[in-house]
Amino acid sequence: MPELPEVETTRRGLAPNITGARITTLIVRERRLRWPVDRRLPELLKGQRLDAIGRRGKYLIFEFEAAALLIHLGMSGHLRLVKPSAPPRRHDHLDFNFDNAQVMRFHDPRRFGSVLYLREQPLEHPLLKSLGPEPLGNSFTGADLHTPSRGRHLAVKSFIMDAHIVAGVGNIYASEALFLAGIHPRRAAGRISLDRYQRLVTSIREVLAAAVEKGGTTLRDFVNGSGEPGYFAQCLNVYGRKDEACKRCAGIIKQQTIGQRASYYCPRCQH
DNA sequence: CAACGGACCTGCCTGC
DNA sequence: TGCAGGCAGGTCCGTT
Repeated sequence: MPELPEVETTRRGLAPNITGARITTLIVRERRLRWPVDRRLPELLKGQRLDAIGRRGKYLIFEFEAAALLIHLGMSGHLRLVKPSAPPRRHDHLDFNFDNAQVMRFHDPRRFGSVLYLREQPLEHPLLKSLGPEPLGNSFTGADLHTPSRGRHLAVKSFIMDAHIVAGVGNIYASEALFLAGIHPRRAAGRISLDRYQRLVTSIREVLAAAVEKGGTTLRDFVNGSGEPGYFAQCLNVYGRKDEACKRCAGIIKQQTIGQRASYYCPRCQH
């Protein structure tokens, strides 16, 4: 479900409702996520005030007064505010109860998500420290892709989906950005000029920013922290459009598997 | 080091 | 209707 725009949409939906509030109780119904949830999480967080919600790539960083919580939604996770009286349903693994009567619920059927308690500075944590530049940050440039790509033979689509190269470009938006930049997803990363990488960086930023603007892409049942769906799906040029007409040239959109992920492109527009 | 496949899970859709 | 098979928005880790 969630790529960077969906994570950012979630962050924006939650922040105004729970920032500044304190945890009263934390309920953990299922500890078996990607990494086991710390047994002592309820006591560790009890009474702590939430100062801010940040984001790095697809990770949400909940900054409490004396610690931080790192949450990743994996493939099927979501965080939503629910009514205190709402009974938990299947796969509702954690409830964060705040002293302003808000309840943030973590739901994740596939359990690829994670909820990690951090004692150190969040950005020093190995999972965050090794991330590449933030695609929507001001300092992300063509050189950030061009330089580390030299000598690399893997497909450019797999390359830009590597979070250590650039943080948070997932399967949907990788296909979309490559379409906008006119680059074939299978092209070897090391055989793309700086000029074209600059164009690609612009396309990545454009597609992510537009998707954030529309509240993310709702493919199945994505909704933000307040329960509203996203509207970017109607803006997709290639993702999920196999055998349909290219919106630019009217050619036929192709689907291919690249790096074990479904990839979509227009063979006439992308080289 | 780079590239690749496997691993972790459940839900949903398709086709027989 | 039932069931097997394939696929899904992520990413870490082990093996070549």
